[in-house]
This record gives sequence, C-alpha cells and structure tokens, in this order.
Amino acid sequence: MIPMTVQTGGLAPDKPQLEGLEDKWTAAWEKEEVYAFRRPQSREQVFSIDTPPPTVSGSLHVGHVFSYTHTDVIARYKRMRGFEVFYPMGWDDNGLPTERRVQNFYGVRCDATMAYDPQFAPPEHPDPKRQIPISRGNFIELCQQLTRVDELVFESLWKHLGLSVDWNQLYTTISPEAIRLSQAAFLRNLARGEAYLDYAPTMWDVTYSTAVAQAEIEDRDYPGFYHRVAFHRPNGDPVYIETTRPELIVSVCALIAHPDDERYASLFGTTVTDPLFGIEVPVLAHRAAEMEKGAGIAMCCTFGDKTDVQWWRELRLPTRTVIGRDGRLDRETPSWVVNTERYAPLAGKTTYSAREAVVAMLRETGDLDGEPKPTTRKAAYYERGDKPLEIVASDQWYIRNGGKDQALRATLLERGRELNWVPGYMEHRYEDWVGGLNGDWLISRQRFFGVPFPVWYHINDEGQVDHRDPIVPDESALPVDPMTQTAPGFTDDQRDAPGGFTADKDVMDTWATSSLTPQLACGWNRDEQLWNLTFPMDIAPQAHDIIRTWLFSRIVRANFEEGCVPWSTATISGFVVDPDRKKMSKSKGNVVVPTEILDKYGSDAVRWRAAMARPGTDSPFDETQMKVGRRLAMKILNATKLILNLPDNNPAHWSMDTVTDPVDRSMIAHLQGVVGLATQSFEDFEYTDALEAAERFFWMFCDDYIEFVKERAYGQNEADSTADAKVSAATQSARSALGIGLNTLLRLFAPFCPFVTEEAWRWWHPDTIHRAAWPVADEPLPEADEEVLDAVTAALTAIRGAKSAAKTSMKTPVSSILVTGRADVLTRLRSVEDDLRAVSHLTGSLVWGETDGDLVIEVKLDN
RNA sequence: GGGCGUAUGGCGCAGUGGUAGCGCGCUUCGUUCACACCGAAGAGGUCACUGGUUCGAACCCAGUUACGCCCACCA
Repeated sequence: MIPMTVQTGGLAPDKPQLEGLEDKWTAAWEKEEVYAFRRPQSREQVFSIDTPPPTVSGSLHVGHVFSYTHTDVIARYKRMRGFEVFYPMGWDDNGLPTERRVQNFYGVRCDATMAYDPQFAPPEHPDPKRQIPISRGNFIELCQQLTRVDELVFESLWKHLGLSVDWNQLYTTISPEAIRLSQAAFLRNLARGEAYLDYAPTMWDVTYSTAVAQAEIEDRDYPGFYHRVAFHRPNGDPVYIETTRPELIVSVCALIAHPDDERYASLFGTTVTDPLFGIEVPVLAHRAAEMEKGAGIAMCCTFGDKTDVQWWRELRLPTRTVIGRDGRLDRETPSWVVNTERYAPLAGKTTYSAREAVVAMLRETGDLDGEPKPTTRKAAYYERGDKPLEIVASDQWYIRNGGKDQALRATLLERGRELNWVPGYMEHRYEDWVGGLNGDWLISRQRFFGVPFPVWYHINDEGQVDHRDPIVPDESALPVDPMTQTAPGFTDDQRDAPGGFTADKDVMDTWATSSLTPQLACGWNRDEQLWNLTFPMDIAPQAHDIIRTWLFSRIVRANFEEGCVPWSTATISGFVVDPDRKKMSKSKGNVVVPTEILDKYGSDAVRWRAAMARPGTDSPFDETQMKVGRRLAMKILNATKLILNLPDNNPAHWSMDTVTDPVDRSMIAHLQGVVGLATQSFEDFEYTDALEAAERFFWMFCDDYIEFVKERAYGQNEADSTADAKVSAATQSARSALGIGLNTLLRLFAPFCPFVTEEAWRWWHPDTIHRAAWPVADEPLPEADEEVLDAVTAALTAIRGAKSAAKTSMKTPVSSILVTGRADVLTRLRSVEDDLRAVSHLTGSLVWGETDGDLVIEVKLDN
C-alpha cells in the first residue's frame, strides 16, 4: 500500500491552500476514471441511484446543491464500502419548460402550420415581446441547441461541487433513446389497457394552450367579485344567484340547489331564463349544492369549476363550451344563444374583458342586484403559468393511476409501504396524495418539444377522424414521429385524406418520460446485462415536493411494467428556505445563487453545510455557517501537514503494533467507537450523524490529543540521541497513533469533503482516497483504556483555565501542579505524566493526592 | 376543514425518563516551532403553554397556542 520509495517527513507543502482544489482534483478524477461504473459480477456488488434529472431550462439554486450533495455523500460512502456505484446523471430537457425558455431566449414562437425553413437563423436581437413565428421543425432545433448549452453549464457546476457522478451514464429526456423508450412503454401500457384516450373536461392553461395534469396545479389567491344576478321565472319573478364569473352566464346549463333547501323546493322541475341571452335552463336539485354558500343556488356552467363538471356528468347536462383553447370567448355565436345581438360584442373577447362587458349589460338591464362585492378567491393555476386555468373538454391521453380505480389504488398504496422511507414520516405524504387522487394521470400536452404519441387515427370516407381504433407502429420501428412518418399500411398521400389516416399531434408531458428514469438509466430493453445489475435500484433521492409527482409516477410505471417498486429506499431531502423559513422562489426574489457561495467558501465548505441538514428537514440559509465548513477543511489540511512533516516521520512505519503509550491507545479506542457510529449512521442514511461524530472527534483530536502528545511526537523528549536514525518507542507510538488517526479521519471525512481529503491523502498515497476502503472498527484494541483520554482532556482544561484566568500565554511555565482525585483517575494521569509535564510547561513539582471527589487540578504559575 | 412536521441560550441545531449540550455570534486573553482561513477561557437557557403519568419529564400521555409544508373547499 505504501510505496517503497515513499519520502519521509516534509511530505506536505508549507502553506496548504483550499483555492484551486476543485479544478485540480476534478481533472485528476476524470483522468483516473475514479467514479466510472465498472460492471461487477453480481447485483449484490452494485449500489444504484435514480438521480433526479434536473430541468436544464431552469436555474439551479442552493437547494439543488444541498439535495444533490446529500445523495453524493451516500454514493461516496457506498463506493468506499466496496460497492460499484451506479450513479448516472440525467438532464430533463424535454417539454414545456424548455419551450418557454426558448421562446424567451430567442424571441420566437412555434407555429405548427408553417413549413420547415432550413435557412432559418434565430434573430440577433430577440424581442421576447414580439415573438416571431417559426415552424415546428425549426422550433425543435432551437430547443435542442439551447439545452445543449444549458447542460454544459449544469455539468460544470456539478463537477465543481464534486458530485461523484459517472458521466459515461449521462442521459437526457429528449434523446432518441428516451423517445424510443417512452413510446415503447406507452405502447405496452396501451396494449394492456393502462393507457387510454378520453374526451373529458380537463384543466387547461390558456397561455400555453395545453392541458395540464392534477399534479402540476397549484391554488393561488385571485381577486374577484361576487355578482348578484337575477334569472327570471316564466312569470318574470327573479331568482338570484351569486357568481364570481358572470362572463360564464352564456354557458349556463342549469341552476342547482340542495334537495333539502326549502327556499328553492318549489322551483325544482321548473325552468328559468338568464337575464341576457334568453337561455332557458332547468332548476335542478343536487346534494353537492351548498345551502350556505352564496345565494344557496348555483349557476352551473360548462365549465366554471370542478363542481360544474360533477353536475355536468351526474345530471347529464349539455356541453356549452364558450371559452376556447386560447382563453377567449368563441368567435361564432353559440347555437343555444337566443338573443344573438347580446353575444356579438362578446365574441373573441378574453374572459376578463368579457366579464366587464357582461357586467355593463347586467347594469343596463337592471339584473345586477347591488354592487359587486370584492372577494379573494382561490383559483387553480398551472404551476408555471400566470393565468387561472380554464376547464375545457377535449381528447386527451391518460394513464391509470388509481384515481378512478380502488383496486389499483390499493396496489399503489401497498407499493408505497414496500419502500424504505428516509425519513419515515415522509410516507404519509405519499399515502395522502395517492388516497386523494380524483382522476387518472393526464399525460398528453398540446405542445411541440416532447415525445410524440406513436399513434395515428383512421379517417373515414366522410373525412371524420375516428379516435376509437388508433393505429400503432411495431415496437421495433420506434422511435417514430407520426407527423412526418406514415402510418403502417398507408402511403403518405393518404395523410389527412378521407379513407386515409391522420397523426396524433400531441406530445407526452415531460413527466411521462421522467417517470421512466429507472428504465432509461438502467438500460431497460436495451442493455440486459446492465439492467440485471442495476434494477430495481437502491435509492431514489428527491426533495419532498416531488413525492406526489416524480416519485409517484415512477412507482406507477414500474408497477405496470415490472410489477415491483423501482427502488428499495426513497431518501427525501428538505428545502433550503430563506431566513424567515419561507420557500425560496424566483417570484419572491429570495433565491440564493449557488456559484457565489461555492466560489466564496469552496465546495467542501458548502457540502459540509449541506450535510448538516438532516434528511427531510428544511434548513434556513445562513451564510455564516459556510465559514464553519471552510474552517474544517482548512484544519484538515493543517493537521495533516503537522503529522506528515514531523521530522523524519515515515508513514511506512505507522503500525498498530508500535502504539504502546496509554494515551495513544486510548485515542485509538475512542476513534474505533467513532468509526462504528459513523458507519451505522451511514447505513441508516443518516449522514448528518456520521459527520457530527467524525467532526466532534476530529476537533478533540486536534485540540487535545495532538497538543498533548506533540512534544513526544517531535521526539524532543529524547534523552539519548545516539541512534539518530531510530526514534524512541515512545515517539514512534505517538507517530503511529497520529498517523493511524489521520488515515482514518480523512476517510471518515472523504464523503463530505472530497477535495480537501483527496489533497491531504495524496501527499502520501499514490491512489485516490475515494476508492480507499471505508474504515472498520471490528477489532477491539486490547488493554486500551478509553478513559485515559477523558482524564487528559479534563487536565488540559484545568491547566488552560488557570492560564486563561491569569490572562497569560498558554506557553507560560508552570511552577507546580497539585492533582487530586480518585485513585483510578490518578493512575491514568500518572501513566502519561511525561506528556502532562511537557504540555503544561511544568518547571517544578507534580504532586498527586488521592481523594473521594472529582478530579481537581491546582496550577501554580511562575511569577 | 384534513394530514404531516417543528417549537431547547441572540441565531442554527443535538439531546426520547436520571446533574441542560454543540457550533456560530458575544466578552476576555493569547501569535513567530500545524493552523490568524488561528488557539484558549468565559458569560448566556425556569427546554412554547396547560394539565396528567412517574420517586424523577426537554423527553411519555392529553389538550392548547404559534409557525412551516402538503391536501381539500372556494357559487
């Protein structure tokens, strides 16, 4: 292990530095392929990680740095334990976030009706406000161009942070392989009936003009007004309803009250007419109507909210969609409108201006009762959007997820129970989410940069598209783009022609691909050997916000495809929150950019801080904490330097056999306890406890142990220096203990501070510390008394306290010391008397006195 | 309204039945022989509140309050 040509003494540089270690060792690790996954014989030798693929169109903030560090720390531990760590990185470059970034970056928008322009170049001075339309093909090219640039920035940050990713395993979610795999998995879902096409009301974002899934929806406050509006009975009597969306009056289908509501009992079965458009609608009873809310009778429109959808379905109401996919009212007058002249001014208006116009009309007709009352309502938003979602009925693809199927839901809940959750209470979030699902998983998006659905439809002889019997390709033909490729059994001139075929124009949402990251990374259907070595994976790391999305969707897909959970353990990181414990977000402007703190404190310091945040726990950002990590990193270098640069110290001579002194053996015994604790903590994925144990010991090692044995380690106590090539047994004992302690401590810190530990390690090792064996503590040290070191620490505190109280230097000579205490403590201290004299700079007498009490040390200083 | 979590010195946290701990910050002192990107010593807390169990509670139980996150409701 130690080369014969090893230098002795002076191995470490005079002024060790942290600056530049990241670049130096990143390059060396790449050259030496330290983190490459080398396929072993069996699955048991592998530890595989389902790394979250970051969205490259977004920016990384300090929270990402923390959570990816948590995973890396575990990866490094497992690697040192001898596992071949399968640690891929993926870039999520697929989907709407990328499209949005491309639109803003280049000032373009996709117009699917345009033809591809091979000469196209993006504008030199993009104006995001005036986006120029380009073809789908050109748009996708720009998406690919920009993601490549973004990905390089991400990769360089991850390397600088020291993630021990195997970059040979890199995947992206829009690559041909990802498309092939997403399409293949989808076709299998389709064949087994797990995926289906349905015409149904869905949450719709008018800005992006696409359907969105339940998991991507969030509620936000939205200012609105209650409008009290009169409908009229045939005899002209008013029936008042309250609505925050008067523009939807034109799509009214019924008025609905609770069956027990006596105020409206006489109206059930009759009809009323709306105040503006002459639409006659029934008054119906339904238990979902709440008597206390508003006027107690609701205007049901298709569709204003989810209750409307329920009534529409259960009461079989007509579909009166007025708001189009662009968020504007239909340009044609709807067929059910009687007073067409009232609709004309509303045609093509946005919901907002239509509302103003409708309110003005209601004032005019006198059907607005009182003034609109301001209220704050919660509205559903797409998480990346800025306008409230509308509900639009449309054809969409779904994957079953238990939202409409109790048996499947039970299976998926059971899968959640099979997982080892770290921390355990995070399992509740999964159960709450799965238990609360109210619909299947909508995976289609009316967008462009994504995985196309590998599906065509028949067109009948009348030119009608028939969605019932989709045409699908053979799996061997994947990936396919149905927009450019011809459906099997047809010729291209039959495209969009009666009796021919037409392509499904939608793409899959990015989650439909990222739900397959275990399959994508592990070589499903592509590399059988890799698949058998890595799947099911060992850990799935993620922050707690995506339990309901990414974690759940991967379980859904693996359950269908493999009939198991895709990993054995889910490790959940918390967020980095701002000092007020608020979530960081761009809109709040409280995001901390990671490059700044990495440059300022160094990667090891930031990683140290990340590792101090326990699994699942949110952690407030506090820059002063980074300094502590930096101090530790610096101390590691300096302690290593001291030990290596002891005169003529030779690491080849560090051996447990030569550790004979009681305090040296005591230190080693302590260290073994620390190794055991750190190891157990890592096995439980509680990396923070491992770090704390190592760190607490390390500072004691430096402040007390090194100080106590320093004189002896230098060899300055030597009475006979006749054989100057040989050191005394006492000195060698200290040097061996220091060396073994250092060797162990560097390895304990290696997962946390990979750069500084590698730097120190390589001062006397030819190979990387990151493939070195994790320390073991399985052999108890015979005749080692742990309490010797405790007594020494107590003695040091007393001596230092006396000097500090006298406001004098620690090097001030001591004229005499009186030590009193129990016999066993005295015995321990007497066994290290020479060191005690040296460390205290004792010039006079050392007196011992046995008592029944605690250790007391009286120190007299020279005047 | 439901679920989950948190509450310990100015700040960040550890401590799951037996004398309240760590780091930062603060105060004082100390530098050329590992480290000023430093070291030593010290001050500082009725462990959110109320009740209960117990010889004994920061810890266990019940309830309350505050904060955070997630979900549901929103005519």
